[in-house]
Amino acid sequence: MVELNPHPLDTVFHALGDATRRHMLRQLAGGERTVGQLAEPFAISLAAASKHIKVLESAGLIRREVRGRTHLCRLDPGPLASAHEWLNFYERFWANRLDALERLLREEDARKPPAPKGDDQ
Amino acid sequence: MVELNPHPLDTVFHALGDATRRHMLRQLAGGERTVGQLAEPFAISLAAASKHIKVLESAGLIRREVRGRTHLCRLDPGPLASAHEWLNFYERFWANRLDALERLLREEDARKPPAPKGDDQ
DNA sequence: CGTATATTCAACCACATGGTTGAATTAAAT
DNA sequence: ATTTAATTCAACCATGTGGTTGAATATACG
Repeated sequence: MVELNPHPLDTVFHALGDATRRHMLRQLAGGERTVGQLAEPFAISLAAASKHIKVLESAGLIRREVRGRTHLCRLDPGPLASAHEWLNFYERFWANRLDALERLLREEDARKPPAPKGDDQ
Repeated sequence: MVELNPHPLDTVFHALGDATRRHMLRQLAGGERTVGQLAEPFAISLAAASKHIKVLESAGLIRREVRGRTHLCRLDPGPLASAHEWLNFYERFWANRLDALERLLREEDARKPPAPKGDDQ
């Protein structure tokens, strides 16, 4: 689709929909990184990494400071907060589910001592 | 990229990266909806809507119950919880920022009545 | 039965995406 | 002034995406 005025969340979620870019964000959670440093863990060309970084940048997820011949990137958490906020709306759904499980377990617990390890996802 | 074994978050975030699909999820937050009902608000063909729904479905975000000739869709919040969880890791960044702002404001407040507008971001 | 309804399927199209390579740009180092 | 290093640019390619249309597939209705 030729989306003239894409919703910010479009670009943010799209940027997050790629493992390479999510990994880069994790790196940036540890502090500033150069393009080369961000590219280093991946078996892709620098040009490809540069494109990923541009995607993150135009989603507003990172800022770039050109410092001499290297580009310093740092995380901008704002859009992540927006995405988190958006998802927050649905919290009641999984919260409900967990509440129900919790209630169930509490009942079980009051009845008989050891409950088997429950797991989901 | 030909991604053989894509990370679940890839498909989830990708599914969320489209306003039409996010809108459909919001509809489903109100309860079960048929394919036709989900498609109705949009100026796209039923086939296109059907594809969107399939994207949501294969991201695990919705379940489908074929009931006669209509397909009933309902929200599955699990993957949303995963995405939320993933974003949660970064919470400290925007939380820190807010904490810092808050601290700053409190200090300013205690010192002199009207503070000049500080801005960042 | 025949017809209307709900949905998918298949083929197609324009454009986006993620990758490549090689050349260009810019700045630091010798 | 040359060379080396960090990064982008441009062109290209294969595949994915979101849309269309028209036919196919079920299922309900009279």
